[in-house]
Amino acid sequence: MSSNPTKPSRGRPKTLDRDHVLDVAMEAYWKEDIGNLSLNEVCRRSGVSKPGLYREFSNEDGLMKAVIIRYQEQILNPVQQMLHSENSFRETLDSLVSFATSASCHHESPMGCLFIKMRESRSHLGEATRSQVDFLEEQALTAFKKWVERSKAKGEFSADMSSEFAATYIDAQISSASSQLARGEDPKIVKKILSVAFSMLG
Amino acid sequence: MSSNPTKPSRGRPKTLDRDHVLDVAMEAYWKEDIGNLSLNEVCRRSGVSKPGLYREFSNEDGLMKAVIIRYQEQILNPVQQMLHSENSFRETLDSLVSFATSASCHHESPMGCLFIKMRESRSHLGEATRSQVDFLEEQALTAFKKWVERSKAKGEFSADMSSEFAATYIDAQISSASSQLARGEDPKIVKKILSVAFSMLG
DNA sequence: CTAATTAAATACCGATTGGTACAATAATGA
DNA sequence: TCATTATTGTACCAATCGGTATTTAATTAG
Repeated sequence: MSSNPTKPSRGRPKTLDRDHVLDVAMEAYWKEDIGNLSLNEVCRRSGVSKPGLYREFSNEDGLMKAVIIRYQEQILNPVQQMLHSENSFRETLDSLVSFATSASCHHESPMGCLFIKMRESRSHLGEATRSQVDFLEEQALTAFKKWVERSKAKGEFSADMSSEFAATYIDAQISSASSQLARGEDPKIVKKILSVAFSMLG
Repeated sequence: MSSNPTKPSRGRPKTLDRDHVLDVAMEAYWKEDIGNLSLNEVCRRSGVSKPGLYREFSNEDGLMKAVIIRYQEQILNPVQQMLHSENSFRETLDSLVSFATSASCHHESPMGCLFIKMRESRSHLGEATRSQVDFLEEQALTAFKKWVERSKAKGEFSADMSSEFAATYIDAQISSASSQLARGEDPKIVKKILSVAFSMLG
């Protein structure tokens, strides 16, 4: 609002690169065990002192919440967009499956979804992160449900189940696939499993 | 071999109750986060001193391996027995689903499968426990595969897929259900998801 | 009774954790 | 120039971790 154009700041100029820290932390939480990655380790890897990190994110909970919000913006929102395309249910479903079982663009190996990983390690999250994850879950289920409802209206969804349950079912299968990928299973097999699990929907 | 009938023991009599410690540890690992449950905590809860626990199990890895072996004997083996019944594929599958989604006999709430939980927290396991888990996984996949093969021979398995893949698929769905239960989801919904996921098999 | 043997628990070890007190540093405004 | 303001990093805190050295207690063999 006031500090963007020039530099009306007063004290010692800030050198801490918030985005860099978030990049490092996101990749770390994504690829490794969330409950086993310490703040100290994040500091080491991002080259930031511990008090610096605490000044920026308050505490571990604050850092993780910032990470999951960043993940939402960078990864989850584009997926949600997919659900609003004009394609048929089957086409969209195939896109979803392909996205879920392929390595994401900028990372070498497939490793599942950070959001789903956090949901699975709920006990390691702080309060703020946990409620953010809950919010995302609600959002995802709603998006799936509306997608199914629209597909039903178009006559493209033939399975005899409520849109609510269909959303739960799709979410469960995608989550399972994410876990398998994170565990190191062959993406082709994971994709095949998803195909079979979704074979009766359209 | 030699110490069973009477007491040919020499030194101070042992008071440590191995079975009690294993009961406490199994329930704890089962219900709570594996990577967050310390040896100290197991000692506290079982009323055993730390050196006592180390004398009995060598180290944390030894304790966890003893726990998973106990779990295999008490829980997993009976399930494997189910796969060798004379019932039809559908009947056996229903039994499997019911077992997987119901609370186990002696515990209040459903909480999934300890073996699957350990498989998911692979990074927290020691070497011995990890290889025991690997062995159990191999055993489970083989059992599923042979079950499918026998069912195919009886003409009760109609889906067009290899027995190998069918085993993988069944394992993935059961694992997913276990995770959902452990996360606290409604067993009825989890069961419904399994039913849908298995609807095309028989 | 004594020596040998075995298991018991207290009290410690170094490492690591999440989190902070504090003094040094670098900028601005007067 | 000099106080004010804001950010820095070192060096620390208590708690906990997995694991162990050591002493004491309880038993049997001779």
